[in-house]
Amino acid sequence: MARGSTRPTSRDVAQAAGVSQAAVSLVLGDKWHGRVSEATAQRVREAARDLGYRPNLAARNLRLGRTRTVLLVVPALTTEFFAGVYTGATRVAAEHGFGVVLYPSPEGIGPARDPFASAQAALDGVIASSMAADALSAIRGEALPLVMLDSDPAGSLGAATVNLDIADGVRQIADHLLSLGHRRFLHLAADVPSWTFDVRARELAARLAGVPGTSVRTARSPISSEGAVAAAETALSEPGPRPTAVVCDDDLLAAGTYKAARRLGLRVPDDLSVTGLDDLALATAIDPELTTVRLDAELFGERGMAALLAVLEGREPKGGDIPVRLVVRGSTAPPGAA
Amino acid sequence: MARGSTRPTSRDVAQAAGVSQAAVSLVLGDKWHGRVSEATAQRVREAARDLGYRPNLAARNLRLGRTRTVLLVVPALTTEFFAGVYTGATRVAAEHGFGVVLYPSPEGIGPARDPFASAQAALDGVIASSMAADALSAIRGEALPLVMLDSDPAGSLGAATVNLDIADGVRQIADHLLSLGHRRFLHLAADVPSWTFDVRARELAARLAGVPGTSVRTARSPISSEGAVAAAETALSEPGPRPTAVVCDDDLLAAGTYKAARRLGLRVPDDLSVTGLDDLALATAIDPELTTVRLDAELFGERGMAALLAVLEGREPKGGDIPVRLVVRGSTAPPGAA
DNA sequence: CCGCTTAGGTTTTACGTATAACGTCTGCCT
DNA sequence: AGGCAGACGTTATACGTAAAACCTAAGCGG
Repeated sequence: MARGSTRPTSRDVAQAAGVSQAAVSLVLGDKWHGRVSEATAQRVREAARDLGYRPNLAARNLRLGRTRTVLLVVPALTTEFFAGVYTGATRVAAEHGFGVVLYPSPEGIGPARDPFASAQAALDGVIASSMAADALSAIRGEALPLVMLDSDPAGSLGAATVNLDIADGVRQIADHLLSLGHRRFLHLAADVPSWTFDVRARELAARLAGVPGTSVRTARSPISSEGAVAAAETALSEPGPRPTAVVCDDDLLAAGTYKAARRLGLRVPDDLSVTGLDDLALATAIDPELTTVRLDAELFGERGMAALLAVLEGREPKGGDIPVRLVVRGSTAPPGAA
Repeated sequence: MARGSTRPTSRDVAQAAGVSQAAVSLVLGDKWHGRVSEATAQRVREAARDLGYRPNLAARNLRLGRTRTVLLVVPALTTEFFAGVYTGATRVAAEHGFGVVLYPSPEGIGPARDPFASAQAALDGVIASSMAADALSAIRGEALPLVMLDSDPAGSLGAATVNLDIADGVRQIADHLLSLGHRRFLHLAADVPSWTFDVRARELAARLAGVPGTSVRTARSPISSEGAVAAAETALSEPGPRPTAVVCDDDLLAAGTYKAARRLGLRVPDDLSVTGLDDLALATAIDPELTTVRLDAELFGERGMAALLAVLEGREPKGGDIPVRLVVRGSTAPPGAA
């Protein structure tokens, strides 16, 4: 009191407790055992509480040369999936006394050349979702510890990678549809250059290549429900025998496919089976509920953060892809079930 | 070069350019006009570029006593809506050289008593979405400039508020349904104590109170599609004349209501009109597309950040609620249209 | 009684930056 | 000639913290 406006510093606490600033730092930093008496420590803690003392983080960060803050670079936040990744990453970070700053990469903020200009915070490390090579090298130029999510392990310039086992998810989808009897497929692919989508195309092709009598057409769509409607409607209207199953790169595209099917008078799943990938809330909101692959976004974020913490502590990050699981719902059925 | 691992400081730049550290700070801080010659400034800039100099944010923050970082407290990130708010807030912040740190409030991270422990960054201000009073007072205790989103102006302890004109949105919904001829309503309300939901209930009741022959039942549901299914199914199965229109507190609840209607053999909109609130991507993904009120989440975030910047600069934040707009789609029709 | 250890602190320093305060030199006016 | 005003810098300092280095007195073994 009598101090008024400005926040109390450790020196104020020291004065109030009748000790030196160093003693305050020791006590509050829990490094006082054997260096300060229990009674004095108690006085310091009380003074700190009474004054409402909060350490100045800028000063601490400067002194320590680290910030316990990491940057999470995501393609765009406007998706349930990355919200989950963020939530998971934050949970693990908090357990280790770290904070997470978000940087929505490409569209959000202007040209977005520089994540580090926008993130005012000083950083200890970076977690980046599958991103373009130039943006990646910009980050590497910063010489910060880096973990890549959902990225080509071979193309990550030596950074640690944490991936979902998307390839296995696509295999599960393919096997499910094949076992239902489908042979003519449409692959509704995301029109985004990204390793995570390349994997889908590659694995689907590889799986079907082993089965005689199968065929797969590919249509490309921007990642939005509206874009998918147009792409799917066009692709399903092409001459020749119509595909009986549409494998979509994610749930949003699947929702668009539903709408295209309605416009063409096709019923899901009787005339057309549809699969997604993500298992968003959307998947159970549409009718029929969507057969899709459940990606555990939060676990993904947790594992990513755990890997970064490992790198920061000089440990070896835990390897292995994160398993995914096919969820069969009402949007898939044998062809011509009607 | 020859320096090796550690990042270059302004002193290194100074040495490379043959000037004092102060000169470097002046030039790079763009405060050199009339104090440093153009030629010297050029040398400094080149040296900085060659060394790949980046100012140490922690040191700058300490020196300046501010961080150009603000905290955005949201109820939970796992929603498209708050992702939009964040995007808008970040856009405006970036224009003013500010960064935004996110704090997902209640469930995400343990008990989450203390936003400021988790957000490692030192902060200049806070934007908080409608939140409980105790959490609010914890923030106020921090004595940081504060802007509240979607909160009771009277109960915000004097903090500036920025609100969507939800009341007007509810009026538009009510008028739309009344003009279609509906008289028996079900209000599917979010089971969350929050001013923003109170407004919905109050305004709906007020609107219908003026029209003779109307009745409204209320059912409560957690904010999730699954929870809404159960709540809506129960409410629609109650004895007595069935409501012809369901007014839902948000789009997620509306999606649940669709599903409940299907289970009960009711068709939307022929047997039952349904309205939402938010206009999420979901609204156009479900069939029929949802009549709802479009909330411009990004604009909301922009206005919130603009208000906080105003407070930080000692200006008066711009007042006035943000207008919302009814979007009529296929989920509403006159009662008994079948 | 000397010297060593230990408890219980204090003094000092460094982190990297921004800026106030202080110099110097040249040119120019009166 | 004296002085004064730029132009062009430099020197010094402070921000608040953590921790290394230092100090002092008491206890104690030999």
